[in-house]
Amino acid sequence: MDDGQQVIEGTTEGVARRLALAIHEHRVLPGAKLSEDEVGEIFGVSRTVVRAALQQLAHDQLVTLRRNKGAFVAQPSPREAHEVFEARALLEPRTARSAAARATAADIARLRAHIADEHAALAEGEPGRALYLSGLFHIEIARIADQDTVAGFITQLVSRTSLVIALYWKRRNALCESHAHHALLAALEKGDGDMAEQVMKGHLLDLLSSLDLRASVEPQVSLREALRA
Amino acid sequence: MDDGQQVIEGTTEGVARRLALAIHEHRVLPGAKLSEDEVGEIFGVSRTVVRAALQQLAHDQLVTLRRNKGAFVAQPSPREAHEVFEARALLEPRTARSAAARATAADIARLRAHIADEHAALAEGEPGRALYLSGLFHIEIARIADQDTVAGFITQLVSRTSLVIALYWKRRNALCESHAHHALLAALEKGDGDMAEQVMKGHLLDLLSSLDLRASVEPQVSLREALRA
DNA sequence: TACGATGATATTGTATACAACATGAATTGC
DNA sequence: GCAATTCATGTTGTATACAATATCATCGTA
Repeated sequence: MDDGQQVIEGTTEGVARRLALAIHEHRVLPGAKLSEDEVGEIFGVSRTVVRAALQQLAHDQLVTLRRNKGAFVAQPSPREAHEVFEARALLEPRTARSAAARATAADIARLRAHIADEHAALAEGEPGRALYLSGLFHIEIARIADQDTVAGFITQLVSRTSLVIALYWKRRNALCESHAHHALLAALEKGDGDMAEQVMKGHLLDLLSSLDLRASVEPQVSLREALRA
Repeated sequence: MDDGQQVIEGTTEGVARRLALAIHEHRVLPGAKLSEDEVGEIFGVSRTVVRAALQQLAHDQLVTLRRNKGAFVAQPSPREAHEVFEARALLEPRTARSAAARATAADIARLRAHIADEHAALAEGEPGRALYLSGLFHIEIARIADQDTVAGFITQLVSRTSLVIALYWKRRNALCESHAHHALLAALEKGDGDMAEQVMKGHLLDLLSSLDLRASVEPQVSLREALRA
């Protein structure tokens, strides 16, 4: 009756998911080495499953595999950062338009809950988690648009955006919660496709303009500490 | 001095590449079982590397992994087939426009060579290879547009399109080589972005309309035979 | 002291061994 | 004869062992 959709911990998917979450929440930063032995010991699995998880993340360009060197959290170049936003600009405005035409009351409720969670995380001093939830908001919109393929692409792009923000975020202090998500919610609730498309377009441009594309790589605390969650 | 970009055969990438090529050229058809032992024996590598290659292909949705059952060449549903074309319609016309603004003489020459190869393959009775080259044409345009991220997405979509064609192609006899690629080449050579975008849009619609989305799965010849190349 | 060579250590790349599961055939009971 | 169960076989899931490569410290020499 439970559809068996639950994820078994301790398997490849589980490790990949936990690593990805840690990266999304900026607990492990771009450039960090992900040693197979170390990760395996932390999660209590063998190198075999760790390797599979790392290859999966590498395919999403969250980590970079260097032959005979190992896996590292990816460090998108300024150019790659630009490309990510150009791809998002290509996909997300039109997707938001579709979502506006399809959103049900349940969808709106779920989006509202996302925004609430995001605020709560910020209030509790967990900016990493807030950022992660902010990304989920975009993915949820793609899901509402009922286009799994495009939603998959957007998921990848949101992930990489998290890396870009870790590297190039300019004004760290404030404005993390723009009003854009509220505006998107309003557009979707009204079923206003034009508005949804425009708001999304502007939102992405705002995000891009809040970056400073001169690299700033930071040091890294211990992996074991970061992967506790 | 050679940049080390060459691909070592007998490694994960090599196996993945050869399997992908066989799928693209319709030598192995949707639904075919890809047994780890069998593939490993054919390519002379252990299950370890075969598994890695299969996971890579699974991430591109060229194969489907069923837990404890194994890997099978993916069989996109009619709905997934639609989604692939919708995603392509979202990405490729605008990408073609960008390509038109950037194409150099060398780019044009390369595209022309692609078309020639495609014709040659058709003339030599290798429709599978012609189809593969036809896909490369689209990927090459994305590459000219100088957007690696989007080009990666398009590569995935072209791959899946090959599966869709294997399953749902209506008129098998003729028209494989439409004039669309010539028209695209002309638009790019003139640097006419509007025309490139329009032609690409129409080309994709033509492709979609040439499908019959009532499934027709066919049997499969021996793997060993198909993977000789 | 600076530079290069050499060897020890550690990590990844690959193959293999064992365990868990699925599949299908043979057998037994009705 | 038919159905259900059991067991034999084969395939995948995971862990481990070994080989190849990179890294880094030590030593020697100019």
